[in-house]
Amino acid sequence: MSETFLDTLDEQGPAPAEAAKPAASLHEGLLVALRDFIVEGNLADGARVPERALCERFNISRTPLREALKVLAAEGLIELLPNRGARVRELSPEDVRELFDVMGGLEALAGRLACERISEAEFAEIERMHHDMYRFYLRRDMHGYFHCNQAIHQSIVAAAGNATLAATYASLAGRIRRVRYSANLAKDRDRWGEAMREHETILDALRRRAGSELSDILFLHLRNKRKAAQATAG
Amino acid sequence: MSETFLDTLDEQGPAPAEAAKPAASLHEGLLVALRDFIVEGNLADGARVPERALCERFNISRTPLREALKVLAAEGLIELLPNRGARVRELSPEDVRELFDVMGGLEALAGRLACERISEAEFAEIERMHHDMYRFYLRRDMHGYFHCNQAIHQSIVAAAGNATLAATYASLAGRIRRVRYSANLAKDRDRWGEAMREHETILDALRRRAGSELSDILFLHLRNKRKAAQATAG
DNA sequence: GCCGGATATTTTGCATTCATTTTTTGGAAG
DNA sequence: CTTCCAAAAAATGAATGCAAAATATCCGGC
Repeated sequence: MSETFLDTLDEQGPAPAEAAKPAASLHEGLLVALRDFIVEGNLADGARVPERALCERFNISRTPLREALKVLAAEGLIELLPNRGARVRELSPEDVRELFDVMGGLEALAGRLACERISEAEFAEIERMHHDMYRFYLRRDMHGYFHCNQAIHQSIVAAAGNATLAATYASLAGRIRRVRYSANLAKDRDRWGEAMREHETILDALRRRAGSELSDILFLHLRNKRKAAQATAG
Repeated sequence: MSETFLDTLDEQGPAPAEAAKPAASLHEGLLVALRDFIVEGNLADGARVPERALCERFNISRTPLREALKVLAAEGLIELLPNRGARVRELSPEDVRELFDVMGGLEALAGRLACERISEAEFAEIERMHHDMYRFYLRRDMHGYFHCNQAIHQSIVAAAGNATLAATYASLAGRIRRVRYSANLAKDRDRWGEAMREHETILDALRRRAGSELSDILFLHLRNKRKAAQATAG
């Protein structure tokens, strides 16, 4: 039974927001599907990316697949070895350090820009999420906390009103998603409390539209997140 | 009939230059060559990217060319219209605004990281370039000043010691290179003096390894650059 | 002379094919 | 049993082929 590419997409299950919009072209759709396929960990770190198998999986020929692989390589998600195919890129501790810092820089920028243009409604929404997150924190609900945390950071980036920033941020987020740092707070209760306090200051600075201050706080917040991740994972 | 790309291509002279350029792989070499070809303005803004002509120009078939086009589209240098081919992406004022701000955010990050790890020798080198630039400023040597200016900003990014940051920065710089020169100080002597003074404060903050402060200064420096560019180009 | 529609040409997107290169397999020597 | 080397098999990188879509050209009507 041959399954079509679109059927395969449907099988992916509950995917984030962008799954709802139909793919403008085959290439674009394949790119998204393949990126998700890799980011979600369907291939082991450093594993060879099997062209043949993926062609069958997505019911396409090698040409569009290889086009997508080149793009993913340019994004840094995989690496292409001449005549030796594509491999899922392994993130060294150095890579993780770099990614965290750049993410921190971009969030710092997002905070600064958000202070310039965020509306009261947008701020109220973030404030609401913050309170939700606090409740998760009090209940020691790690999963709910983490979800809220992600949503808040994402909302700050969105509030910056800069599509280029959002795209760059999303690309780096995809690269680092394979590193499971979400569970790290469980092993470090002190860090969890500290992170919660940092979020209080984030909200406060955003309320006061203190761009420069928020920029500093966000960078240091990410820096501390990195340190916690390195301490537990490294 | 509108201007033909072939005319533009013919003006370039003999093609073999790219073929002679040594490259690890055909794809990688072609990608670099094609990116330069577009960034250097060999194709008009919004112009169609002629697959067939470029294949002849670079002596390759359509397959590797199209792979390169997909990558350049992902980088934001061109845009792909379904069934209508690739076009050189035109930068709207909004795009330019976004790019300047993200560049500012990345430079702010670079300054902060540079303060953490720059060596005395690296700082001395930047200081030397700064003094060179000041001499160009005094002599009203726009070209020399601009070159030095670029080198200083590039050195700060390099001193950050973050390859991911450097790659992201380079990608955005390529996208904006077409309009970067329109931020011409020649039409705005006041801005030139202001920029020079800002560079003094940049060097001062870097000397004191004042990361947070330097971060602010660099972002605002880019923000002012953006305003100057918008004032002269808009 | 200008416009609208049908046809011819070009272009695009993808599949397939072909030449190399790499990897695996098989077996003989030590 | 291990090691080395040669042949087979598979994978990669790039060229070509082909159907569909878009663009250009031509021609009749107003």
